[in-house]
Amino acid sequence: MRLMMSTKIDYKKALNKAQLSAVTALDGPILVIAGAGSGKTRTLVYRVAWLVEKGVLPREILLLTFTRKAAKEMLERASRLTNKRCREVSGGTFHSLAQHVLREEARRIGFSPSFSIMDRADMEEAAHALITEVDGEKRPMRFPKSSTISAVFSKAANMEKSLSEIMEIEYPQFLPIFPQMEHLLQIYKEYKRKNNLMDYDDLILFLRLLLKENEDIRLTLANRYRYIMVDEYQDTNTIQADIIRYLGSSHRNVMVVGDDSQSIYSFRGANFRNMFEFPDYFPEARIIKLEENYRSTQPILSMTNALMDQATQKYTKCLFTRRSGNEVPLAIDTGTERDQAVYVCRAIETLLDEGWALRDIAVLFRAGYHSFELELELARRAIPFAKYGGFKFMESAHIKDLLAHLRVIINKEDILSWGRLLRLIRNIGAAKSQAIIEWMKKGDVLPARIDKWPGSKKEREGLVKLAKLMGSLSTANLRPEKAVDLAAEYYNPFLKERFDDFPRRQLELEQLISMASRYRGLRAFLDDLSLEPPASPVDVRPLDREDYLTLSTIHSAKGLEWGVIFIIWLVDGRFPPEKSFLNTESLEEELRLLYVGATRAKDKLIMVYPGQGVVYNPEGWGGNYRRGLSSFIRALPQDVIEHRSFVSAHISPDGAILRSGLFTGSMDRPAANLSELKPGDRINHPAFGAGVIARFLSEDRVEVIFKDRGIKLLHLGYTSLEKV
DNA sequence: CATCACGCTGTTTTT
DNA sequence: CAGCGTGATG
Repeated sequence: MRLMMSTKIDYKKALNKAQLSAVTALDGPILVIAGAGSGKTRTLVYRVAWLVEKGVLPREILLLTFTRKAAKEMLERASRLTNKRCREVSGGTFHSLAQHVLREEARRIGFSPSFSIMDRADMEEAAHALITEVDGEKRPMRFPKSSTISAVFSKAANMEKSLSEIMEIEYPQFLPIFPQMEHLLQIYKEYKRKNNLMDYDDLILFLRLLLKENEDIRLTLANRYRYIMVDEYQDTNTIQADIIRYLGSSHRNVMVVGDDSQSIYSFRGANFRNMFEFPDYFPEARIIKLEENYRSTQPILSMTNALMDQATQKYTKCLFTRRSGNEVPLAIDTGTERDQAVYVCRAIETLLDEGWALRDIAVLFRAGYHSFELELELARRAIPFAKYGGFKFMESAHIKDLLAHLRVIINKEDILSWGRLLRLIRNIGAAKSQAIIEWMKKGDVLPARIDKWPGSKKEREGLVKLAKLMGSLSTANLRPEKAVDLAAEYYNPFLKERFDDFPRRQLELEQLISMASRYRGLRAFLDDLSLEPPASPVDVRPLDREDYLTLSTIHSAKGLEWGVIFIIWLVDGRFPPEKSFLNTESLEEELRLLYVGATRAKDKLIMVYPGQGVVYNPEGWGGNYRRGLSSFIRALPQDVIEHRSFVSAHISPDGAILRSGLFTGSMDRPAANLSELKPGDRINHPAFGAGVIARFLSEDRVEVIFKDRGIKLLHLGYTSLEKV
């Protein structure tokens, strides 16, 4: 017989005073202002455990988090703490909640419950296709890129502002075509409705609409979820705040947790002031502050506190810790991006010598492509790593291609997917695919009968195969695993034709099959894929080792921690200074971003930035010209940070060496492979990247030839020159 | 439909 | 520079 044992938790021992009061408060609204590393997750986990021990049914608790992975991990922890039933807690993102509710109630807003969810790429594709339908044959200027268009639309939706407001403030360059943009937005909305499609923004907008207009839905949900908890509340926007208000309006058992300093999603309408408006909706709310930090050493916290002092819109919270430590965070000026990569690699090798493991170390950055140079250097030195953030697995072309075949089975009206899969076939492009779709719609042709298309013989050739696939996919109760397998078999020839790197992509399709095997229905599988990026690092090269370094965007690293954090800080210097996006307007958010990155560190924090950059073409656009411009790193007080420089060499356009061989700190190692090179060897010049012809002359002289201008540079001091 | 030459433009982060 | 859109050609 199995013993039903619920562990007695000693809450008083496990939690500090502030945490305890948040955990044990039973009814009523609570606002928890929790600094980085102050045990925010711990508090939520213990609260779930507490509620369950008090007899609240797990499924009556709703835990809204920023990613579904975060929810899952928290519930797992709560289960281990007290009782396995904590796994039954309803947890997820606002978008996944919205999706669930809308699958039940879509008819009330004129959608069919089988609507498809559009991701960013779908949105762009739709916008692109609809441009041709916009009024006026002679447009005053060319249209913005479809990625820009969807960004404008999404921003307007998330910030709840009119298109004109958004365009006036953020995209004034496109104001001449404002009427056309507005028309396009209108067509886009009609298009979604007609084709039973919802984008991410629609999901939460429609959920709010349902709640606003239907008292019965409000009541049903309030009954279903009697205790509501929201994590990362500083990153919610007004739409999400409204949803919370509706969900909690009757029972008022709402606990929101957040940190204003960590608000880094303003681009999608998040506003940290949301947190301070919570008491406006719930006037009886208790406010609890968590200020003791359990993660970082004091020197790291002193730096992050100083960092937030620079923010003009700061709040009163000040973090302290009992973890002492004498290592002051380092700020390393490496001159160039190339040296930045070399520095980080050498520093990591030194750390490994000192006994750190790769799994204790992470390198964080603002944008996915900022780590490209570093990735090359890591690969050269055979340091294994996994990368998170940036480009999405789900957004890669081959995955979308394959899934399109499954989507049309679920939602026959999903003309985006129809277009996508038809265009794969030879001799069918944009025009013909639309014609085929029209024909199918008019004659109500079943997917499996698509081979009856009255076109040329050539076209039908491809369609016959497609019809066969559609026939087998339409089999009732086909398991998702089998469906992906069938589609992959059909898609394989296209894959090989379209992509040079098809072996890697083939592997990823196999991963998709195994992901599908965890689902019983195709619908559930597809919904989950749209709303929950795969948890494993599928978008990186396969790892053959357990121990590896983490590379991550700061956005994807939220809520995580490592012993040692490197932050590489780049500003894309290709743009003239007035267009550089590190301007005063965005400085506030950049500060918060650095704060989030820095507070992930437990023991060591190293910020690395290429201070001067390599300027070889000061006028016009330069190829590999990037500049670190971290005025706020330089402006930090002397005692909270230690500045060093790590610079191999600086050269002027005429080839003169300005500075060289200035190595500081203990990370230095002797030059590696110079002896392997003979004078005259063609090499990849490390400062200018691949594609620039360079010739090795001697140990301290390298000749660089630029294709157009024929400028030659002499160079000295680099340690890894590669023969080509 | 597929391909090529030419001209223009240039902000990242995620559900 | 590079990636994209546009318009012209096979």
